[in-house]
Amino acid sequence: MILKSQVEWALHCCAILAGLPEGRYLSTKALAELHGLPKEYLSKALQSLSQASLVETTLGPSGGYRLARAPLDINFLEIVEAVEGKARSFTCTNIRENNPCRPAGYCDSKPCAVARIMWEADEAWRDTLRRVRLSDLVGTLSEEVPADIWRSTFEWVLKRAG
Amino acid sequence: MILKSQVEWALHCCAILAGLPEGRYLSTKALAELHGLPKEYLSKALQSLSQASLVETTLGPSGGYRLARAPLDINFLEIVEAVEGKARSFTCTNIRENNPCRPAGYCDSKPCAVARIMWEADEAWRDTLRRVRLSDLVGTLSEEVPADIWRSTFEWVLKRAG
DNA sequence: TGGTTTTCGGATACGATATATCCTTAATTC
DNA sequence: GAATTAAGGATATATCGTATCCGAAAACCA
Repeated sequence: MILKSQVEWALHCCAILAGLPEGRYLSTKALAELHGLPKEYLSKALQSLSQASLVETTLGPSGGYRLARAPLDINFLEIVEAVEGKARSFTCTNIRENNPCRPAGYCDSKPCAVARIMWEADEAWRDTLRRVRLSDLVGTLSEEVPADIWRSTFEWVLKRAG
Repeated sequence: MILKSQVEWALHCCAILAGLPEGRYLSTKALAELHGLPKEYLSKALQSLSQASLVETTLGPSGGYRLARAPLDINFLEIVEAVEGKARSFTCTNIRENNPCRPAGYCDSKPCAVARIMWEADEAWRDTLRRVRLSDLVGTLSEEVPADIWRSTFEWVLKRAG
């Protein structure tokens, strides 16, 4: 059970976009260069964010991506689900149905007890991610990343932001 | 991020083994038949449980599997990790290192803030599974499964248990 | 107007991993 | 000695993640 690498990419890209001044856009090219990622493939992750309405885009030179909402109003789960999908990690294939002792056509009222427990764990995972805002990440990064690197990074970004 | 179907199989198999009388074993063949699963492949899942010391085995006719510990002393996480592995669902590939603004050879003291949050969610998932005992599952099943099916299933099982 | 840059979506290829089967070996039972 | 079982290796197939390429449409600029 491994998350796509695009999840990591999307989270880091959103953290960068969160530091972008109002009204400006950052291109896939810049984001790929900044993180050392394949531009074409990173593009797919950004498209997922766009389809989830987490980011807005504009075309042409000086085009690119910006957040659609304030970092305070975006949580981790939204970003993760945008690229990873909303499907639960555990899928119940109802193998109880194959029990030769069950009358044919017997239908359970409740979902399988095993599935309910696995889904509960899944929900705990989602809850944790839902509770973390993008602004929390930015806050942590701005504290932990050395000030000079933090500053020069955003100078680098602004030089490329349309 | 999808769990292997073997996780579902292992959990259901453990629930059956939990109902086995002291000192008796149930074969892969019986477990596969009971759940409508491919015997050869289910065998791999059971081998994983065996390697994790969750079940004990014996060879020959009347051989098979039985729980190595009481259902009260086995939790969901142990079973899930036995077949799925203990690796975290999020792996940090340190794409921050590729930031062209970072001095070469710069080494972070802490793991990436993004990774820490994702790992926290992972831990919440594991915590939930750790808190559920196999005996809890058996308790729920014995309440929810219609009494006649429950009984005939274990008659079926005992007829095949060595 | 025309050329450049951008996002977007489709098509395609490659690799890793989950799924599944087969076979051999060794241990156990009868 | 014959039958049955778990264990583990080898192999095949399918699915999915990873990655690249291309064309279309939109936006910017000279």
